Amino acid sequence: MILSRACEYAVQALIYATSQRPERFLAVRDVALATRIPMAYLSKIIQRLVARGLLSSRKGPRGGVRLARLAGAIKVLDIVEAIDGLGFLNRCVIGHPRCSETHPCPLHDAWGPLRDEIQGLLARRSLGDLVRELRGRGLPGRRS
Amino acid sequence: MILSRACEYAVQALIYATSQRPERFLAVRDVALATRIPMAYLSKIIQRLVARGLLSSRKGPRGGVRLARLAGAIKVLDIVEAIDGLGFLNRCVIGHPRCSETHPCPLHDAWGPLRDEIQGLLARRSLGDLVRELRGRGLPGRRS
DNA sequence: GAAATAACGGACAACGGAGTCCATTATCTT
DNA sequence: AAGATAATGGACTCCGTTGTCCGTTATTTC
Repeated sequence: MILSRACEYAVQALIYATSQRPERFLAVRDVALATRIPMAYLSKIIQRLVARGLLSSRKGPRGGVRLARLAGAIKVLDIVEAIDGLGFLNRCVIGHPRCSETHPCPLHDAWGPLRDEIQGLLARRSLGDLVRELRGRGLPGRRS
Repeated sequence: MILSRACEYAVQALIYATSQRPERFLAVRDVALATRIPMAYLSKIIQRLVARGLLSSRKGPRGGVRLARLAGAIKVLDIVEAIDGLGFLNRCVIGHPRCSETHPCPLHDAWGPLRDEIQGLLARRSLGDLVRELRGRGLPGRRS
């Protein structure tokens, strides 16, 4: 598993938040119901997204959470960084403790470009892109 | 982390076994010392590699483990399959429960080729390749 | 101001991966 | 045959992730 389950949940929840009118505050409970993510756990994850500045929140009736920035300004990599951190992009594939550019493991050279592609993909795609992809499924002219 | 720690250990241990004279039986204890992997844990991992037919073992004095096939016939993907299974190659990146070709998640199309590249890399490289890479470092004519 | 609402935050339970310990079994050496 | 050696397999601990529960705090509505 490349991303933690919590991180997968975060992406799913943020996609849902983006797909609704981003102006409005959504109750965590509603996000949990819509995405079928365990509500109390999602609550923790969302707390973290709020702390990291991806979501803003409001307490009390008619409160909830909403995107803190425009959907186009939140990259998938931002979400991953907020939940999992970016360590998995630097870590040696076979866990060799001394793996580096000067002391590469036997998979290092072949893995490097792949790792860069993964990072690039996550860094390019924004929440806005993902929701547009969801809506425009099957239409010509998509980027990938 | 893309591979489990146990799987990383397995690759490291098998690389070491390949780098020694593959005819001889190596004591798990020696492999653990050379690779700095916790010995009792490595013992469990190696048991699994024996059960899966990647290593063969012999008990008693002068016993130990050695490659069950030629180093060129053991692909990195075989090791991953033996320890972690191949589930991570099928699993949706963002954990969407209904993600498939007909019901793709918004990252599905972009992720597919990347997943294939990862699988391809692991399926192409054998233990023999890795050890050759280790030995021939810096020489011209390497493949990657 | 009171009641309802919804995020916040801490404590805890459940689960699996990582790692240890030890008794057993098979094999080699003398 | 006896003792030493090394893998095998079971039970166990430790810890981070996943997930739950509940009281507190802030805010809105009436």
